[in-house]
Amino acid sequence: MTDSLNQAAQQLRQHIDQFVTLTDEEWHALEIHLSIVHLKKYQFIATQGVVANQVGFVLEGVFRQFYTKDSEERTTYFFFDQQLIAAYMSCITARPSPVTIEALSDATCLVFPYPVLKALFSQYAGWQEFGRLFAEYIMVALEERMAGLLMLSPEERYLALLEGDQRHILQRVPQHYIATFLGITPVSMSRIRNRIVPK
Amino acid sequence: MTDSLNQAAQQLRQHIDQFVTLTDEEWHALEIHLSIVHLKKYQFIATQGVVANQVGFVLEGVFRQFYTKDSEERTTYFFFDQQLIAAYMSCITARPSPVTIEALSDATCLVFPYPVLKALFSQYAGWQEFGRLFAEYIMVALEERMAGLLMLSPEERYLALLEGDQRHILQRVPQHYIATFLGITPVSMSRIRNRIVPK
DNA sequence: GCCCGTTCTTATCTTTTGTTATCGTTTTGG
DNA sequence: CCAAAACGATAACAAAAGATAAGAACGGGC
Repeated sequence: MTDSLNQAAQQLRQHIDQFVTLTDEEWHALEIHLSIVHLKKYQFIATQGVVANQVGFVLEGVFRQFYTKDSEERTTYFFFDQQLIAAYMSCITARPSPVTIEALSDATCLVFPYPVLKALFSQYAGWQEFGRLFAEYIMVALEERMAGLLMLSPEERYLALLEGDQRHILQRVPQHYIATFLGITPVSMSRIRNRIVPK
Repeated sequence: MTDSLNQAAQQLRQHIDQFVTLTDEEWHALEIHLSIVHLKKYQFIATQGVVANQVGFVLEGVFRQFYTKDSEERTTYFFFDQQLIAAYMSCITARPSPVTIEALSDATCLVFPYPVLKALFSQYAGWQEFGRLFAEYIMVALEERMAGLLMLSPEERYLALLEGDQRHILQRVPQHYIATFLGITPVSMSRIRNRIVPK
């Protein structure tokens, strides 16, 4: 195993430790399946219509996850450094992914096959617990996202983004992606920005 | 244990079997904590601002889960017979619930404390797996709900409800609750209905 | 049977967003 | 270094939704 792979693996282990403490044996069972992937800007790491079977961990770069409908794209999520990244719903259900995940910059990821993780779920108690906690983590994030879309006006959603934990998104991705993330058009978001800071 | 409690427990076990097959020992560990609760129309089974610590299973009745903001209510979910029901996000995070769950009819539920379930997660492999699969199940439902809010217009959301798996909702709950479930006002929904079936 | 609250529709008016197009500015790739 | 693409602001118009109010239909309780 190369040094850079080994170092990246340690970063992933630290990330997973935030959910659950694994034994060395449990960790090793995953570690042997890790590899590194380099992506160029605009490359996909998961594609709409294709069953996803890879889970990644972002070492460097920015990604967006989006739905496509009538050649229109709506961003559902952004991924940054030190985050797990996957079309997780497709992995779990084994159905074609409704979303595409695209690199917004040149990027590097640590990746492993989802079937490996699934096998670990039934073989190791630590991994089974990780599976629960990770799903619960995504669940909470999705519920908050849904509540925002249901409860807040477009303007309130923009303000919430300005002031929330995810403020950093604004500095790192083009605004028209953020507009579709908020469920509005880029034109409408430009108006909202103007309305908020009237010169 | 009374007959009716015992019969209800069997219904719950069948429901849980759809996720994972439990051993008799695993099942018994939960069964001893079950009890039955009767609710009148408009009673709450979880309340906004209060940390939820009960999980229920609907034996009979209809429920709605909603957020409140500025005395306006937005419905996020409906629950019917033979469904698990909980302010699950509050249980998991141990934070005050952002949602209220209200009976829309007189209702009967089987209930047990969430801390019991949490303890079972670490004591039994079968329950830990159930915890993962249940969280994944909610995750998939939430993702589909979010995608609908982000991708579809109000009219498309109404049509999707008309034609989708959840068609039965329309027959069982007042329309103004459905309107807020779709993220629109009752007036707007009435217009949409008129637009779709023009006389 | 009658009253009253709930539910739904309809009408009017206002506000917001979507659509389309144009125009600078910035970034990117050859 | 230049040409092309991407990005963001703005304007003008159309379409849709929100706010408010009034009225019809329905049901339950007395």
